[in-house]
Amino acid sequence: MAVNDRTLGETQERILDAAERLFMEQGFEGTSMRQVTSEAGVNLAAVNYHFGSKEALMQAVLRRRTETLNRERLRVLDELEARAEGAPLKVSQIVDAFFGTLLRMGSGEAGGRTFLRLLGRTMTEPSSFIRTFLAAEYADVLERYRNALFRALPEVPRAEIVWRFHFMLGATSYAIAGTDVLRLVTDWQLGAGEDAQAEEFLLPRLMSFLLGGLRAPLPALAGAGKGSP
Amino acid sequence: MAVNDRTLGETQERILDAAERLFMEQGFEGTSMRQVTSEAGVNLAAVNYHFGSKEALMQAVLRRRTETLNRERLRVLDELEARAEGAPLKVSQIVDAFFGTLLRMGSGEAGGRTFLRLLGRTMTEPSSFIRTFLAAEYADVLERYRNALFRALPEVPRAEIVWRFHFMLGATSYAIAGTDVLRLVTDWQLGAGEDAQAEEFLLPRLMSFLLGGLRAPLPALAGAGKGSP
DNA sequence: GTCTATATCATGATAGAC
DNA sequence: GTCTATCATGATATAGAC
Repeated sequence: MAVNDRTLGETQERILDAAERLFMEQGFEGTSMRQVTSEAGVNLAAVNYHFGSKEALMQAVLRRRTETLNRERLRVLDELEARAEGAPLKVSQIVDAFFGTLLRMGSGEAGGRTFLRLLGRTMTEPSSFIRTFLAAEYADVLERYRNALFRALPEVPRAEIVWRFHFMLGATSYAIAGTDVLRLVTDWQLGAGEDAQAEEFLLPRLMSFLLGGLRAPLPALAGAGKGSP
Repeated sequence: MAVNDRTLGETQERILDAAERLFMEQGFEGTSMRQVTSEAGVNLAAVNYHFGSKEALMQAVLRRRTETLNRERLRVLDELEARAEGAPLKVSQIVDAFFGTLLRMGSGEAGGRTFLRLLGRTMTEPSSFIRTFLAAEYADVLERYRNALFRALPEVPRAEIVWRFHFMLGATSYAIAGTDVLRLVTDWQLGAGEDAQAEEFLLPRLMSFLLGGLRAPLPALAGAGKGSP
């Protein structure tokens, strides 16, 4: 039968693709199972059958891509460290391995751009189960990259590095979310014909910005007892 | 009567306060009118009576604070420019006037922290009516600050300044949203007893990062014909 | 495994008494 | 202005036929 002419798991993939796009466009709470199944061309009951619940569907949507992404991030870091033979890495290498690998997903695999937008928006999703899930998915990778930065910047207090990692994450999330208010304001052209989320335009600019922020002079903190003599 | 013993507009304010908190915690789509009215201690019908709809309520919540915020931003910029007597401002002055004024809201008026978090999360809300509304609310202020930055950085291509404004907005939004995944990962302490959203800890660090990013060397763009001789 | 049909409940909004 | 009662709709989830 034509309707049943699907390979094993194709229904799941159709659901995941539809959910990824809809969750990105409308958010988790703003998307109904009816929309997902109708967009995927499958029956309403299919989501609960294959994934169990709407929350579990969201987790499956995120996991499908973050597993690949974070595996690649670890692989690149492994490779860099192997080549450095024990010497600390350059910060630019580390930042590119973490954020560059992320952005290059957008121009790589099919649906990568949709996922990047979803991820950017998901970072500030209120639903706590989503952020808890993401934190668990990211734990290993963040630990490794944090330590690489600690080694690359031994003169910077570790707490300051964590703060700046946090800021880099924010700038990047917002950039890939594609929700920027600036573009809605008349006349704020980024450049002739440039797509603000296309990796080729975004990546070099974001990298400069992130590295500039990461290497900025430390703030003069009122009452902090860490001043140099 | 005790129940009716309210000044004019108090019901509206109670609704706005409750909605601000709930929209922040659960998002727009994730919050029901029943939750809002129950939290505010008013009748279910009160929202529609006073504001017209759920969407209009969200706009009222945002407008109440952004009007004050943006008026203050314009006032500070006016003052800086008056004192500069025609000379370009320093970038650090401009960045502090825009982002510092925002962050100081968090430790100023009551409910300021809640609003900051809401605003940070709202920047990546999928609902387009929210972002369209915000863009309109911000149009004047953004125009003024953009031009101030153009004057302060005449040697930097204007498109690059817009890109970096965009990145600064992202880093700041994420920082005030208070949804950071890093804190959910074991052992990522920012510093002893530091609250990542408290203005006193966040502001100096964010300012250093933003200024470092804004002043970073320009990216080497493949094929861009703007190279210096 | 996939479908139809439906159970059960929550939602935004409104009408009309007071 | 505030209340109760209610509408129409759409939500997630499940039971059971095929």
